Amino acid sequence: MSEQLRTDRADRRPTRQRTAIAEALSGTAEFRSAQEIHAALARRDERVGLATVYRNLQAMAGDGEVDVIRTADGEAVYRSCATDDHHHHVVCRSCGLAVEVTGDAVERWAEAVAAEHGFTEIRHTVEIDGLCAACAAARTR
Amino acid sequence: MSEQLRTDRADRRPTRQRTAIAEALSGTAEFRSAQEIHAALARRDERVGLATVYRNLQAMAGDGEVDVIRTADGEAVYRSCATDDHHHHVVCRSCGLAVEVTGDAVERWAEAVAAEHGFTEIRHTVEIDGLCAACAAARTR
DNA sequence: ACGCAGTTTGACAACGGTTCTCATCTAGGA
DNA sequence: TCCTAGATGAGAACCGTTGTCAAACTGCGT
Repeated sequence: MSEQLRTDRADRRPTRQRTAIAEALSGTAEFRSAQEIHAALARRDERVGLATVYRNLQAMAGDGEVDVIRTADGEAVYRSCATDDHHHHVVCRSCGLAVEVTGDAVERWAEAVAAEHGFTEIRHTVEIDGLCAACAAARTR
Repeated sequence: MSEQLRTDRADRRPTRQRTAIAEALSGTAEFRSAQEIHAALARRDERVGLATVYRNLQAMAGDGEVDVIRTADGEAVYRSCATDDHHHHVVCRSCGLAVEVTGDAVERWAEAVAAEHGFTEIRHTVEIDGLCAACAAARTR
């Protein structure tokens, strides 16, 4: 009846395509869009259908293997997240420079504030953007 | 956040459409998509083109009159933000229930962590989602 | 009030990312 | 090896958003 949110992947086969996608992601610590991954695989002669890339990325996201965030223009970008600790980014609105930051404080706050309202299975998205020092300087008039 | 908040935009004309859009937004404290606003206006016999809704929403967002966030499926949603204090939402993944929460702690953390890396003109987006008590209960059986 | 010039609007086409369809293929157990 | 449920791929469909451009409108000077 309720088969939502399964954490096991017993029902997912290790196919060539799936492996290629997982590797493409684990190869970098940056966020990459489905289209970028598809292009990267093609460049590497790994012929994988675009739909397959989307499907697997979504499946992996559902299983918590990868993080997903949305860029400012609505494109979904994925990043392998099993490797390192949970962290966030501070992104420069002007040049795109991204700095990783950890935030135990936020994690705890999110948990606390959600629990306070009876919510469970909390997840959160924290995006910080601003102007990096260089861009701010270039912009001064 | 030391940005001059102009109430008048010298370079933007107050048209019937623009006013209608602004009112549609200020009428609620919730986030609404461009399409929803367009539909709401139509229902109210305010004939405004969809493209116009998008254009104005973007212009208002650019001027800092409204906040924009992306829903999980990539749709842009807008909320009037001049009226009340800055706050965030805890949303139920299952039923969509949204609870408003304030978070001075996060605001300060965002400022601090960003400044630490030389960033200025900080903005942040914090989205928390989970399962509300009701949905969690419904799911356990 | 009138006319002009620059904005803004609206209907619709175009676009781009994502999802769906379905015939075909494949992994893995019998 | 054979079978079968799950996986794939090519392309169409989908849908939110953006671009196009002639027509309508606004602010401003006259």
